[in-house]
Amino acid sequence: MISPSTRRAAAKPNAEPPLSRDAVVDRGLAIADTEGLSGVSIRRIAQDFGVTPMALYWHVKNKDELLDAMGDRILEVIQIPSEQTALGSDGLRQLLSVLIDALRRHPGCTTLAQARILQCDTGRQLAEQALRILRDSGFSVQQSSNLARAALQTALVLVADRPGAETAVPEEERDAVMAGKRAALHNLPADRFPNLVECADSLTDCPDESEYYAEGIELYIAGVQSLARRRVVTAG
Amino acid sequence: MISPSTRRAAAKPNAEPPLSRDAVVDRGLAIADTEGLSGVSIRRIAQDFGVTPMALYWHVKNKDELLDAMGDRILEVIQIPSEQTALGSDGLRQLLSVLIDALRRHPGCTTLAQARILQCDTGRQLAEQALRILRDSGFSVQQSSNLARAALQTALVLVADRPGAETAVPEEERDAVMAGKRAALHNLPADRFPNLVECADSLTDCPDESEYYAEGIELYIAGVQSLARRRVVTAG
DNA sequence: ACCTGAACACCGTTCAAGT
DNA sequence: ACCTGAACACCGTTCAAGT
Repeated sequence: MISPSTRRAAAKPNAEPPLSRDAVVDRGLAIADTEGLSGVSIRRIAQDFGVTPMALYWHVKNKDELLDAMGDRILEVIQIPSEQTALGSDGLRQLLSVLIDALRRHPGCTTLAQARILQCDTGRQLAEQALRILRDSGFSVQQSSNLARAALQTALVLVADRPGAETAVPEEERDAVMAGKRAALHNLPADRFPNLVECADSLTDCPDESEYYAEGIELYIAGVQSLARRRVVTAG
Repeated sequence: MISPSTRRAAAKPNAEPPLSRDAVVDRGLAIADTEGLSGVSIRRIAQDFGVTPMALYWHVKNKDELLDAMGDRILEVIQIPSEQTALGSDGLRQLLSVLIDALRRHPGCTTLAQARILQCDTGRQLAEQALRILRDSGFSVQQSSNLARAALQTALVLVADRPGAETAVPEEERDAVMAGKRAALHNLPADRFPNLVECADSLTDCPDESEYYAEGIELYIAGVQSLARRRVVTAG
Protein backbone atom coordinates (compact mmCIF):
# COMPACT_ATOMS: atom_id res chain seq x y z
CA MET A 1 0.00 0.00 0.00
CA ILE A 2 1.41 3.36 -1.10
CA SER A 3 0.62 6.46 0.94
CA PRO A 4 -0.86 9.43 -0.97
CA SER A 5 2.23 11.54 -0.40
CA THR A 6 4.50 8.81 -1.75
CA ARG A 7 2.34 8.37 -4.83
CA ARG A 8 2.43 12.12 -5.47
CA ALA A 9 6.19 12.25 -5.04
CA ALA A 10 6.57 9.32 -7.46
CA ALA A 11 4.31 10.84 -10.09
CA LYS A 12 6.05 14.25 -9.93
CA PRO A 13 9.81 14.29 -9.29
CA ASN A 14 9.69 18.02 -8.45
CA ALA A 15 7.55 17.18 -5.42
CA GLU A 16 5.09 20.08 -5.33
CA PRO A 17 3.26 20.35 -2.00
CA PRO A 18 -0.47 19.55 -2.11
CA LEU A 19 -2.65 22.50 -3.06
CA SER A 20 -4.34 24.18 -0.09
CA ARG A 21 -5.24 27.67 1.01
CA ASP A 22 -2.32 27.83 3.42
CA ALA A 23 0.13 26.54 0.83
CA VAL A 24 -1.08 29.11 -1.70
CA VAL A 25 -0.64 31.95 0.80
CA ASP A 26 2.86 30.75 1.70
CA ARG A 27 3.82 30.49 -1.96
CA GLY A 28 2.62 34.07 -2.50
CA LEU A 29 4.80 35.29 0.34
CA ALA A 30 7.80 33.33 -0.95
CA ILE A 31 7.44 34.84 -4.43
CA ALA A 32 7.07 38.35 -2.98
CA ASP A 33 10.22 37.85 -0.91
CA THR A 34 12.40 36.86 -3.84
CA GLU A 35 10.85 38.72 -6.77
CA GLY A 36 8.88 41.55 -5.23
CA LEU A 37 5.14 41.90 -4.72
CA SER A 38 4.54 42.49 -8.44
CA GLY A 39 5.81 38.97 -9.11
CA VAL A 40 2.83 37.51 -7.26
CA SER A 41 0.07 36.44 -9.64
CA ILE A 42 -2.62 33.78 -9.62
CA ARG A 43 -1.18 32.26 -12.77
CA ARG A 44 2.36 32.24 -11.45
CA ILE A 45 1.38 30.51 -8.20
CA ALA A 46 -0.66 27.96 -10.14
CA GLN A 47 2.38 27.23 -12.29
CA ASP A 48 4.53 26.67 -9.20
CA PHE A 49 2.01 24.07 -8.02
CA GLY A 50 1.81 22.45 -11.45
CA VAL A 51 -1.87 23.22 -11.65
CA THR A 52 -4.21 25.29 -13.80
CA PRO A 53 -4.86 28.92 -12.63
CA MET A 54 -8.54 28.25 -12.04
CA ALA A 55 -7.67 25.59 -9.46
CA LEU A 56 -6.66 28.37 -7.05
CA TYR A 57 -10.16 29.81 -7.07
CA TRP A 58 -11.35 26.85 -5.10
CA HIS A 59 -9.04 27.76 -2.20
CA VAL A 60 -9.20 31.53 -2.44
CA LYS A 61 -12.07 33.80 -3.50
CA ASN A 62 -9.93 36.06 -5.69
CA LYS A 63 -6.57 37.80 -5.75
CA ASP A 64 -7.58 40.52 -3.29
CA GLU A 65 -8.55 37.90 -0.75
CA LEU A 66 -5.22 36.17 -1.33
CA LEU A 67 -3.32 39.41 -0.65
CA ASP A 68 -5.40 39.97 2.48
CA ALA A 69 -4.59 36.46 3.66
CA MET A 70 -0.89 37.11 3.05
CA GLY A 71 -1.13 40.26 5.18
CA ASP A 72 -2.91 38.33 7.93
CA ARG A 73 -0.28 35.59 7.84
CA ILE A 74 2.51 38.12 8.37
CA LEU A 75 0.81 39.46 11.50
CA GLU A 76 -0.30 36.05 12.83
CA VAL A 77 3.16 35.11 14.09
CA ILE A 78 3.22 38.03 16.52
CA GLN A 79 3.23 37.13 20.21
CA ILE A 80 1.38 39.97 21.92
CA PRO A 81 3.13 41.12 25.10
CA SER A 82 0.96 40.76 28.21
CA GLU A 83 -0.72 43.82 29.67
CA GLN A 84 1.49 43.62 32.75
CA THR A 85 4.75 43.87 30.84
CA ALA A 86 3.50 46.39 28.29
CA LEU A 87 3.23 49.54 30.38
CA GLY A 88 4.21 53.13 29.65
CA SER A 89 6.72 54.11 27.01
CA ASP A 90 8.61 50.86 27.50
CA GLY A 91 5.43 49.06 26.51
CA LEU A 92 5.25 51.07 23.31
CA ARG A 93 8.87 50.15 22.64
CA GLN A 94 8.01 46.47 23.04
CA LEU A 95 4.98 46.69 20.77
CA LEU A 96 7.00 48.38 18.04
CA SER A 97 9.71 45.80 18.46
CA VAL A 98 7.52 42.72 18.06
CA LEU A 99 5.76 44.26 15.07
CA ILE A 100 9.07 45.09 13.39
CA ASP A 101 10.35 41.56 13.99
CA ALA A 102 7.29 40.13 12.27
CA LEU A 103 7.48 42.53 9.33
CA ARG A 104 11.19 41.89 8.78
CA ARG A 105 10.38 38.32 7.75
CA HIS A 106 8.68 39.71 4.62
CA PRO A 107 9.99 43.25 4.10
CA GLY A 108 8.48 43.54 0.62
CA CYS A 109 4.97 42.91 1.95
CA THR A 110 4.55 45.57 4.62
CA THR A 111 1.74 47.20 2.63
CA LEU A 112 -0.22 43.94 2.88
CA ALA A 113 0.22 43.90 6.66
CA GLN A 114 -0.70 47.57 6.89
CA ALA A 115 -4.02 46.96 5.15
CA ARG A 116 -4.89 44.20 7.62
CA ILE A 117 -3.72 45.66 10.89
CA LEU A 118 -7.18 46.74 12.05
CA GLN A 119 -8.90 43.79 10.35
CA CYS A 120 -7.15 40.82 11.93
CA ASP A 121 -7.06 39.79 15.56
CA THR A 122 -3.32 40.10 16.18
CA GLY A 123 -3.23 43.56 14.63
CA ARG A 124 -6.20 44.66 16.69
CA GLN A 125 -4.58 43.45 19.89
CA LEU A 126 -1.45 45.41 18.97
CA ALA A 127 -3.46 48.56 18.29
CA GLU A 128 -5.56 48.07 21.43
CA GLN A 129 -2.45 47.84 23.61
CA ALA A 130 -0.88 50.90 22.02
CA LEU A 131 -4.06 52.90 22.52
CA ARG A 132 -4.33 51.78 26.14
CA ILE A 133 -0.79 52.89 26.92
CA LEU A 134 -1.31 56.26 25.24
CA ARG A 135 -4.65 56.86 26.94
CA ASP A 136 -3.08 55.93 30.29
CA SER A 137 -0.37 58.51 29.58
CA GLY A 138 -3.09 61.14 29.52
CA PHE A 139 -3.45 61.74 25.79
CA SER A 140 -6.90 62.56 24.42
CA VAL A 141 -8.84 60.09 22.27
CA GLN A 142 -7.88 61.99 19.12
CA GLN A 143 -4.21 62.30 20.04
CA SER A 144 -3.96 58.68 21.17
CA SER A 145 -5.47 57.58 17.88
CA ASN A 146 -3.01 59.63 15.84
CA LEU A 147 -0.04 58.56 17.97
CA ALA A 148 -1.02 54.89 17.79
CA ARG A 149 -1.33 55.16 14.02
CA ALA A 150 2.07 56.86 13.95
CA ALA A 151 3.55 53.97 15.95
CA LEU A 152 2.30 51.35 13.52
CA GLN A 153 3.40 53.42 10.55
CA THR A 154 6.83 53.93 12.09
CA ALA A 155 7.31 50.18 12.24
CA LEU A 156 6.02 49.67 8.70
CA VAL A 157 8.18 52.41 7.19
CA LEU A 158 11.32 51.43 9.08
CA VAL A 159 11.11 47.94 7.57
CA ALA A 160 9.77 48.77 4.11
CA ASP A 161 12.16 51.67 3.48
CA ARG A 162 15.26 50.46 5.25
CA PRO A 163 18.20 51.95 3.31
CA GLY A 164 19.29 49.46 0.66
CA ALA A 165 16.26 47.21 1.05
CA GLU A 166 15.02 47.59 -2.56
CA THR A 167 12.26 45.07 -1.92
CA ALA A 168 10.36 46.01 -5.08
CA VAL A 169 13.11 44.57 -7.26
CA PRO A 170 14.01 40.87 -7.80
CA GLU A 171 16.64 39.54 -5.40
CA GLU A 172 19.51 39.27 -7.89
CA GLU A 173 19.22 42.86 -9.05
CA ARG A 174 19.06 44.46 -5.62
CA ASP A 175 22.78 45.01 -5.15
CA ALA A 176 23.14 46.54 -8.60
CA VAL A 177 20.16 48.88 -8.14
CA MET A 178 21.47 50.06 -4.78
CA ALA A 179 24.99 50.60 -6.13
CA GLY A 180 23.51 52.70 -8.94
CA LYS A 181 21.61 54.93 -6.54
CA ARG A 182 24.67 55.37 -4.38
CA ALA A 183 26.85 56.28 -7.35
CA ALA A 184 24.26 58.85 -8.46
CA LEU A 185 24.51 60.57 -5.08
CA HIS A 186 28.32 60.45 -5.06
CA ASN A 187 28.44 62.05 -8.51
CA LEU A 188 26.25 64.98 -7.52
CA PRO A 189 27.87 68.46 -7.76
CA ALA A 190 29.56 68.92 -4.39
CA ASP A 191 29.02 72.69 -4.37
CA ARG A 192 25.21 72.41 -4.60
CA PHE A 193 24.76 69.19 -2.59
CA PRO A 194 27.66 68.88 -0.14
CA ASN A 195 25.61 67.07 2.48
CA LEU A 196 24.00 64.63 0.04
CA VAL A 197 27.46 63.68 -1.22
CA GLU A 198 28.77 63.31 2.32
CA CYS A 199 25.78 61.16 3.29
CA ALA A 200 25.63 59.14 0.05
CA ASP A 201 26.73 55.88 1.66
CA SER A 202 24.73 56.17 4.85
CA LEU A 203 21.59 57.12 2.89
CA THR A 204 21.79 53.97 0.76
CA ASP A 205 23.15 51.38 3.15
CA CYS A 206 22.32 50.10 6.61
CA PRO A 207 25.53 48.90 8.25
CA ASP A 208 23.90 47.82 11.52
CA GLU A 209 20.28 46.72 11.24
CA SER A 210 19.55 46.32 14.93
CA GLU A 211 20.98 49.77 15.66
CA TYR A 212 18.92 51.17 12.78
CA TYR A 213 15.69 49.78 14.18
CA ALA A 214 16.54 50.73 17.77
CA GLU A 215 17.16 54.34 16.75
CA GLY A 216 14.04 54.46 14.62
CA ILE A 217 11.98 53.27 17.58
CA GLU A 218 13.74 55.73 19.87
CA LEU A 219 12.90 58.70 17.64
CA TYR A 220 9.21 57.85 17.94
CA ILE A 221 9.35 57.20 21.69
CA ALA A 222 11.28 60.41 22.33
CA GLY A 223 8.64 62.34 20.40
CA VAL A 224 5.78 60.81 22.34
CA GLN A 225 7.49 61.42 25.71
CA SER A 226 8.18 65.01 24.76
CA LEU A 227 4.55 65.60 23.76
CA ALA A 228 3.40 63.92 26.99
CA ARG A 229 5.51 66.31 29.07
CA ARG A 230 4.14 69.34 27.20
CA ARG A 231 0.63 68.07 27.81
CA VAL A 232 1.21 67.91 31.55
CA VAL A 233 2.74 71.38 31.61
CA THR A 234 -0.01 72.92 29.48
CA ALA A 235 -3.00 71.14 30.99
CA GLY A 236 -1.59 70.46 34.45
CA MET B 1 -7.84 79.96 -42.74
CA ILE B 2 -8.67 77.69 -39.81
CA SER B 3 -6.18 77.40 -36.97
CA PRO B 4 -5.11 73.88 -35.97
CA SER B 5 -6.81 74.10 -32.61
CA THR B 6 -10.10 75.17 -34.21
CA ARG B 7 -9.91 72.33 -36.69
CA ARG B 8 -9.28 69.88 -33.88
CA ALA B 9 -12.18 71.25 -31.87
CA ALA B 10 -14.46 71.05 -34.89
CA ALA B 11 -13.46 67.50 -35.71
CA LYS B 12 -13.93 66.31 -32.13
CA PRO B 13 -16.70 67.93 -30.05
CA ASN B 14 -15.18 66.53 -26.83
CA ALA B 15 -12.14 68.78 -27.35
CA GLU B 16 -9.28 66.52 -26.22
CA PRO B 17 -6.09 68.46 -25.54
CA PRO B 18 -3.24 67.85 -28.00
CA LEU B 19 -1.09 64.86 -27.14
CA SER B 20 2.20 65.75 -25.45
CA ARG B 21 4.42 64.39 -22.74
CA ASP B 22 3.19 66.97 -20.22
CA ALA B 23 -0.43 66.34 -21.08
CA VAL B 24 0.03 62.59 -20.67
CA VAL B 25 1.65 63.04 -17.25
CA ASP B 26 -1.15 65.36 -16.13
CA ARG B 27 -3.79 62.90 -17.32
CA GLY B 28 -2.06 60.14 -15.35
CA LEU B 29 -2.19 62.25 -12.20
CA ALA B 30 -5.83 63.15 -12.78
CA ILE B 31 -6.81 59.50 -13.18
CA ALA B 32 -4.85 58.54 -10.06
CA ASP B 33 -6.61 61.28 -8.08
CA THR B 34 -10.11 60.15 -8.95
CA GLU B 35 -9.74 56.39 -9.46
CA GLY B 36 -6.59 55.45 -7.60
CA LEU B 37 -3.15 54.64 -8.93
CA SER B 38 -4.29 51.25 -10.24
CA GLY B 39 -6.62 53.06 -12.64
CA VAL B 40 -3.64 54.53 -14.47
CA SER B 41 -2.79 52.54 -17.60
CA ILE B 42 -1.26 53.36 -20.96
CA ARG B 43 -4.38 52.14 -22.72
CA ARG B 44 -6.71 54.15 -20.48
CA ILE B 45 -4.79 57.38 -20.99
CA ALA B 46 -4.71 56.78 -24.76
CA GLN B 47 -8.47 56.32 -24.71
CA ASP B 48 -8.91 59.64 -22.87
CA PHE B 49 -6.94 61.34 -25.65
CA GLY B 50 -8.88 59.54 -28.38
CA VAL B 51 -5.70 57.96 -29.64
CA THR B 52 -4.24 54.48 -30.02
CA PRO B 53 -2.16 53.16 -27.06
CA MET B 54 1.04 53.02 -29.11
CA ALA B 55 0.82 56.76 -29.73
CA LEU B 56 1.89 57.34 -26.11
CA TYR B 57 5.18 55.56 -26.69
CA TRP B 58 6.35 58.47 -28.79
CA HIS B 59 6.06 60.82 -25.79
CA VAL B 60 7.08 58.43 -23.03
CA LYS B 61 9.55 55.55 -23.08
CA ASN B 62 7.35 53.13 -21.17
CA LYS B 63 5.00 52.99 -18.21
CA ASP B 64 7.75 53.11 -15.60
CA GLU B 65 9.09 56.31 -17.10
CA LEU B 66 5.58 57.74 -17.05
CA LEU B 67 5.20 56.94 -13.35
CA ASP B 68 8.60 58.50 -12.66
CA ALA B 69 7.55 61.63 -14.54
CA MET B 70 4.36 61.77 -12.47
CA GLY B 71 6.45 61.59 -9.30
CA ASP B 72 8.73 64.35 -10.56
CA ARG B 73 5.76 66.54 -11.44
CA ILE B 74 4.39 66.27 -7.91
CA LEU B 75 7.68 67.48 -6.44
CA GLU B 76 8.34 70.16 -9.09
CA VAL B 77 5.81 72.59 -7.64
CA ILE B 78 7.73 72.84 -4.37
CA GLN B 79 9.28 76.23 -3.57
CA ILE B 80 12.43 75.43 -1.60
CA PRO B 81 12.81 77.73 1.42
CA SER B 82 16.04 79.76 1.34
CA GLU B 83 18.97 78.69 3.49
CA GLN B 84 18.58 81.79 5.64
CA THR B 85 15.00 81.04 6.66
CA ALA B 86 15.50 77.28 6.97
CA LEU B 87 17.58 77.06 10.12
CA GLY B 88 17.38 74.72 13.09
CA SER B 89 14.28 72.78 14.01
CA ASP B 90 12.06 75.52 12.62
CA GLY B 91 13.74 74.93 9.26
CA LEU B 92 12.87 71.24 9.46
CA ARG B 93 9.29 72.20 10.23
CA GLN B 94 9.21 74.38 7.12
CA LEU B 95 10.69 71.69 4.90
CA LEU B 96 8.14 69.16 6.11
CA SER B 97 5.38 71.68 5.60
CA VAL B 98 6.19 72.53 1.98
CA LEU B 99 6.61 68.86 1.12
CA ILE B 100 3.28 67.97 2.70
CA ASP B 101 1.54 70.79 0.83
CA ALA B 102 2.86 69.44 -2.47
CA LEU B 103 1.92 65.83 -1.68
CA ARG B 104 -1.60 66.78 -0.60
CA ARG B 105 -2.39 67.79 -4.18
CA HIS B 106 -2.14 64.10 -5.17
CA PRO B 107 -2.52 62.05 -2.00
CA GLY B 108 -2.87 58.77 -3.91
CA CYS B 109 0.53 59.22 -5.57
CA THR B 110 2.88 59.66 -2.63
CA THR B 111 4.68 56.43 -3.53
CA LEU B 112 5.57 57.94 -6.91
CA ALA B 113 7.03 61.02 -5.24
CA GLN B 114 8.88 58.86 -2.73
CA ALA B 115 10.64 56.96 -5.51
CA ARG B 116 11.82 60.23 -7.09
CA ILE B 117 12.85 62.24 -4.08
CA LEU B 118 16.57 61.60 -4.45
CA GLN B 119 16.37 61.50 -8.26
CA CYS B 120 14.89 64.89 -9.10
CA ASP B 121 16.30 68.32 -8.39
CA THR B 122 13.58 69.61 -6.10
CA GLY B 123 13.68 66.48 -3.99
CA ARG B 124 17.46 66.65 -3.75
CA GLN B 125 17.33 70.28 -2.61
CA LEU B 126 14.82 69.28 0.06
CA ALA B 127 17.01 66.42 1.26
CA GLU B 128 20.14 68.56 1.12
CA GLN B 129 18.56 71.23 3.32
CA ALA B 130 17.30 68.68 5.81
CA LEU B 131 20.73 67.09 6.04
CA ARG B 132 22.40 70.47 6.47
CA ILE B 133 20.13 71.39 9.37
CA LEU B 134 20.66 68.03 11.07
CA ARG B 135 24.44 68.11 10.59
CA ASP B 136 24.49 71.66 11.97
CA SER B 137 22.60 70.38 15.00
CA GLY B 138 25.53 68.10 15.70
CA PHE B 139 24.18 64.76 14.51
CA SER B 140 26.60 62.30 12.92
CA VAL B 141 26.52 61.51 9.21
CA GLN B 142 24.71 58.24 9.89
CA GLN B 143 22.19 59.78 12.28
CA SER B 144 21.56 62.78 10.05
CA SER B 145 20.90 60.42 7.14
CA ASN B 146 18.43 58.35 9.11
CA LEU B 147 16.71 61.40 10.59
CA ALA B 148 16.44 63.09 7.18
CA ARG B 149 14.94 59.92 5.74
CA ALA B 150 12.54 59.82 8.68
CA ALA B 151 11.50 63.41 7.95
CA LEU B 152 10.64 62.68 4.33
CA GLN B 153 8.86 59.50 5.28
CA THR B 154 6.88 61.32 7.97
CA ALA B 155 5.53 63.71 5.33
CA LEU B 156 4.76 60.90 2.89
CA VAL B 157 2.98 58.75 5.47
CA LEU B 158 1.01 61.62 7.00
CA VAL B 159 -0.48 62.37 3.57
CA ALA B 160 -0.82 58.85 2.20
CA ASP B 161 -2.34 57.37 5.35
CA ARG B 162 -4.38 60.27 6.62
CA PRO B 163 -7.37 58.69 8.42
CA GLY B 164 -10.24 58.36 5.98
CA ALA B 165 -8.14 59.11 2.90
CA GLU B 166 -8.76 55.76 1.15
CA THR B 167 -6.85 56.93 -1.89
CA ALA B 168 -6.56 53.43 -3.34
CA VAL B 169 -10.29 53.30 -3.99
CA PRO B 170 -12.30 55.23 -6.64
CA GLU B 171 -13.67 58.55 -5.45
CA GLU B 172 -17.34 57.56 -5.25
CA GLU B 173 -16.72 54.52 -3.07
CA ARG B 174 -14.47 56.25 -0.53
CA ASP B 175 -17.20 57.31 1.88
CA ALA B 176 -18.75 53.86 1.87
CA VAL B 177 -15.42 52.08 2.43
CA MET B 178 -14.55 54.38 5.32
CA ALA B 179 -17.98 53.96 6.90
CA GLY B 180 -17.55 50.19 6.71
CA LYS B 181 -14.20 50.28 8.48
CA ARG B 182 -15.59 52.53 11.17
CA ALA B 183 -18.57 50.28 11.75
CA ALA B 184 -16.27 47.27 12.04
CA LEU B 185 -14.38 48.99 14.86
CA HIS B 186 -17.56 50.10 16.61
CA ASN B 187 -18.90 46.54 16.54
CA LEU B 188 -15.80 45.04 18.15
CA PRO B 189 -16.34 43.31 21.53
CA ALA B 190 -15.99 46.13 24.06
CA ASP B 191 -14.51 43.86 26.71
CA ARG B 192 -11.53 42.81 24.59
CA PHE B 193 -11.04 46.07 22.67
CA PRO B 194 -12.35 48.94 24.82
CA ASN B 195 -9.85 51.46 23.46
CA LEU B 196 -10.36 50.51 19.81
CA VAL B 197 -14.11 51.00 20.26
CA GLU B 198 -13.58 54.32 22.02
CA CYS B 199 -11.20 55.50 19.28
CA ALA B 200 -13.20 54.08 16.34
CA ASP B 201 -14.21 57.48 14.99
CA SER B 202 -10.91 59.26 15.50
CA LEU B 203 -9.00 56.36 13.94
CA THR B 204 -11.05 56.54 10.74
CA ASP B 205 -11.72 60.24 10.33
CA CYS B 206 -9.70 63.42 10.33
CA PRO B 207 -11.89 66.25 11.62
CA ASP B 208 -9.23 68.96 11.28
CA GLU B 209 -6.65 68.39 8.55
CA SER B 210 -4.36 71.29 9.37
CA GLU B 211 -4.26 70.28 13.03
CA TYR B 212 -3.57 66.69 11.96
CA TYR B 213 -0.58 67.71 9.87
CA ALA B 214 0.71 70.18 12.46
CA GLU B 215 0.67 67.51 15.17
CA GLY B 216 2.28 64.95 12.88
CA ILE B 217 5.10 67.36 12.15
CA GLU B 218 5.42 68.22 15.83
CA LEU B 219 5.83 64.57 16.83
CA TYR B 220 8.81 64.28 14.51
CA ILE B 221 10.35 67.60 15.57
CA ALA B 222 9.91 66.80 19.25
CA GLY B 223 11.69 63.49 18.70
CA VAL B 224 14.61 65.12 16.90
CA GLN B 225 14.97 67.82 19.54
CA SER B 226 14.92 65.24 22.30
CA LEU B 227 17.62 63.15 20.60
CA ALA B 228 19.68 66.30 20.01
CA ARG B 229 19.58 67.14 23.72
CA ARG B 230 20.61 63.60 24.67
CA ARG B 231 23.48 63.82 22.21
CA VAL B 232 24.77 66.97 23.87
CA VAL B 233 24.46 65.46 27.33
CA THR B 234 26.12 62.17 26.38
CA ALA B 235 28.86 63.53 24.12
CA GLY B 236 29.27 66.97 25.68
C1' DA C 1 -14.92 18.20 -3.04
C1' DC C 2 -11.67 19.60 -6.20
C1' DC C 3 -9.86 20.56 -10.73
C1' DT C 4 -9.87 21.61 -16.02
C1' DG C 5 -10.92 23.96 -20.83
C1' DA C 6 -12.45 27.49 -23.20
C1' DA C 7 -13.42 32.12 -23.31
C1' DC C 8 -13.51 37.18 -22.08
C1' DA C 9 -11.83 41.61 -21.02
C1' DC C 10 -8.12 43.62 -19.63
C1' DC C 11 -2.69 44.77 -19.34
C1' DG C 12 2.38 46.56 -21.43
C1' DT C 13 5.20 46.42 -25.37
C1' DT C 14 7.54 45.63 -30.12
C1' DC C 15 7.92 46.36 -34.81
C1' DA C 16 6.92 47.39 -39.30
C1' DA C 17 4.23 50.45 -41.72
C1' DG C 18 1.79 54.66 -42.78
C1' DT C 19 1.51 60.17 -43.35
C1' DA D 1 7.97 64.00 -36.40
C1' DC D 2 4.13 61.63 -35.00
C1' DC D 3 0.68 58.05 -35.21
C1' DT D 4 -1.53 53.32 -36.51
C1' DG D 5 -2.35 47.95 -37.15
C1' DA D 6 -1.28 43.69 -36.07
C1' DA D 7 0.73 40.72 -32.98
C1' DC D 8 2.72 38.78 -28.59
C1' DA D 9 3.02 37.58 -23.91
C1' DC D 10 1.13 38.50 -20.01
C1' DC D 11 -2.93 39.51 -16.37
C1' DG D 12 -7.68 38.24 -13.35
C1' DT D 13 -11.97 36.02 -13.67
C1' DT D 14 -16.42 33.40 -15.05
C1' DC D 15 -18.80 29.42 -16.18
C1' DA D 16 -19.85 25.06 -17.67
C1' DA D 17 -17.94 20.73 -17.54
C1' DG D 18 -15.32 16.86 -15.90
C1' DT D 19 -13.89 13.24 -11.95
